[in-house]
Amino acid sequence: MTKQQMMIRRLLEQSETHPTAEELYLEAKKEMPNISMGTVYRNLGQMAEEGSIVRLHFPGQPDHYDKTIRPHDHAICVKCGSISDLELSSIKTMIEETLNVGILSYELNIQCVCNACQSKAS
Amino acid sequence: MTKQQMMIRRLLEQSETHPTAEELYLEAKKEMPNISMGTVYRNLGQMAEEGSIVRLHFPGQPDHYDKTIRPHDHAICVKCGSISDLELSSIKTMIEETLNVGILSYELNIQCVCNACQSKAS
DNA sequence: ATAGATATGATAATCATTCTTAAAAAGAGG
DNA sequence: CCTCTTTTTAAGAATGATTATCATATCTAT
Repeated sequence: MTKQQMMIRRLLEQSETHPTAEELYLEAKKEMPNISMGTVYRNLGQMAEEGSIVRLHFPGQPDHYDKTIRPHDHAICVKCGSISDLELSSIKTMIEETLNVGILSYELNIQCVCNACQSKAS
Repeated sequence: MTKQQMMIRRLLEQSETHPTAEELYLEAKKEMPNISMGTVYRNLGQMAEEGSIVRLHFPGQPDHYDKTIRPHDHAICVKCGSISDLELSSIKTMIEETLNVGILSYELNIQCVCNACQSKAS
């Protein structure tokens, strides 16, 4: 494992959010000023491929990356765009029972107004 | 409503699949040879905005468009890429009960092996 | 028919991402 | 430590999907 990959991995690990490739790139640049965007993309892609991180897709915006491997879902705030993790463990079973077929995986994204924005509004 | 938009709307309506902008463009070209890609994108975007059609996002491929407005979910076959509609009406309620908050909307995509590919394999 | 608004086709621009390539780094043996 | 081989990098060009621009064309209402 190269030091670039080690750093990218660590930066994602340390992040409290679900950063995009660009956000990680900017962080990475701080401690390794001539790392390139391509390296970040390549390593993120590789790690996602091998399953040690997760790539998240949200309509109309760049992909985000998630350090949490365990299957879980996401809620995105329509006001501020913040992404939070959700635990809806029974969904997969429920889907399989309803459809009566095995599913390989699924992606569930919920649009909502987060608590912070909720209280700001009132 | 322009004749271009009327046509695009009709082509989507007639389609049995969930076409991409490009697929609709190619269809559209057959009956209006100098319609432009931009017009297709612009009208699809507009219709999606106003809610008369739905824009679907699948990782790593162009957006697809759906004539069916009623909230529903999608299963995408990992073998052939075909997209089929799902009725999992109780999901929204279940999510809201689990999280104990109102959600605005959600997007659920399931990865599976479709029936056609299943039988082909065996 | 004419002025004003709107939409079009053509094309350039943008944005996220992947690909290419020459150079640098990392291993593996001796 | 030195060569050879393989891998990875940085830089930037290339790609693919989508959006923006803009000069013309087409509607709409007087």
